Amino acid sequence: MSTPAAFAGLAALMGDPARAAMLQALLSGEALTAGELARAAGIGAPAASAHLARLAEGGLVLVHPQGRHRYHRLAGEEVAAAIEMLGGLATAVAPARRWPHGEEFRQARLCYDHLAGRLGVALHGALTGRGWIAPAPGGWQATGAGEAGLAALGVDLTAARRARRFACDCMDWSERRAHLAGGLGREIAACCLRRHWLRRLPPLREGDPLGRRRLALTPEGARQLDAALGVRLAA
Amino acid sequence: MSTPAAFAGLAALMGDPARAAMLQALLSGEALTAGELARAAGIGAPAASAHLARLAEGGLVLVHPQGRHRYHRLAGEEVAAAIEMLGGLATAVAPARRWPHGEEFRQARLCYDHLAGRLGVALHGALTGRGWIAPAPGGWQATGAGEAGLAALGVDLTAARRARRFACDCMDWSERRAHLAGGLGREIAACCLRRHWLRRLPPLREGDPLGRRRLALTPEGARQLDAALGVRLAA
DNA sequence: TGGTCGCTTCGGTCCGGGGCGAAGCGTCGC
DNA sequence: GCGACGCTTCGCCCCGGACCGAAGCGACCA
Repeated sequence: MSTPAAFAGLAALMGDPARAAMLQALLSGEALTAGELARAAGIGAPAASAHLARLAEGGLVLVHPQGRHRYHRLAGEEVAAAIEMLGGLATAVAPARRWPHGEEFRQARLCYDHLAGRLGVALHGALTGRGWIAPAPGGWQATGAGEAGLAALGVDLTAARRARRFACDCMDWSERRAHLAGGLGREIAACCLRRHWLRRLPPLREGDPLGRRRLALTPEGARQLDAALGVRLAA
Repeated sequence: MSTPAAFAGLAALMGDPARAAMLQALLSGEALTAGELARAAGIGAPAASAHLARLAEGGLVLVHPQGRHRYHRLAGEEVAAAIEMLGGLATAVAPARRWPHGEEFRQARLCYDHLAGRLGVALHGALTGRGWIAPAPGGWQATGAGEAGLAALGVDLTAARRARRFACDCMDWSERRAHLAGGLGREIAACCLRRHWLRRLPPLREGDPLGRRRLALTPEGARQLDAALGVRLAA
């Protein structure tokens, strides 16, 4: 099929260390400039420009020129899901001794536009366990209880439904379990940030490709999520 | 983390056309000899040997020496799932005009040890829709009705439970939806083949990397799956 | 309207690694 | 036990592509 060649081309696109670092940095969901991505990848501007052109031509990133900056972001949720899953396989297959980013990174982080880490999989488990979401063709749908409960939390279900997929699974890289993606995943993350239940942490090091994804649960957030959903993360 | 480097290494491993063709061929779930894989990749024996050594060292394939042959198979279900998902992204991102393997390939095929294609996603939908399986931490569990129904079909649930994961989702490459993997997915596929509800089709061309995955539903299989689960594929 | 800045293009270098032929080695079959 | 076979190792060539410095181009600022 077109696939052996297309597959190899896509994998090769991800298979360069510099491009991989760029994609990892873009998993924060932000749109980053070519310069920021060059710093994240640890290469010069000309090399970064060439890499970004290839990523864009390959359909993995979208370019957004704005003044003298060129902003880049991942082309979509499926791209993010594939990167996250490949990262999971990499840690599964390689020794993967320690996590330079500490436990915080496994605890809570962004995966494109939704929540990942222990918090992400705990939320997924709580939503399914309490029957707030139920299996539907191609993903999940909200039940009656779920609509009420999510609305009470402040999740914008109307916005969530506007997404191409309302709710679907995304393989969690560190936990090797599914967390929730799709419009609902995005709106839950947005709600948690808007209500200051989660806050973004600054990168540990300047130019760290993964630093932009770091999140921390606030005391208020821990309280609210426990009360509403029984989500309780081990300290 | 270890990830930018490990991630890139893993992706680069998949990013060579010859290695990609080998991995695709191994998605049939069979263990293939180095020579068969060389033919599937369209390269000579020395090159194939080097590629397979790298795939094995990277943890993607396991080697099984047997006499003067060396059999290779995918290292596990997660490897298969990642390959399948990356293939899906490749078709999503590239034009992906026509399917040289025809509609049969989208209809039913093997994905490692379980069923994929329209049949695979239809089975997934039927099992969830009828409440035979229900969400559980890390995947799915069988309900009471599911245990009875599956046993009546002839699915070996005891064997299914011996797997590391009983049932989990695997992104379907052509349908862009989840189908069922894990021990249950494997046993369902085995049951369908054992009872001649499905039969393996010969490769269209000699040395076709994807040919080994082709399946066809028999009339008896269509009847049985419709009666038991309401699974009916459009002709 | 210069000057600075962000990014791209061009030119050139260099290295990794993918390919093959030939040879070596262990296994199977007559 | 000898040849055939499957696979690996070795030696070699060669090409793609990753990188940088320098230059070019457009956008913002004073």
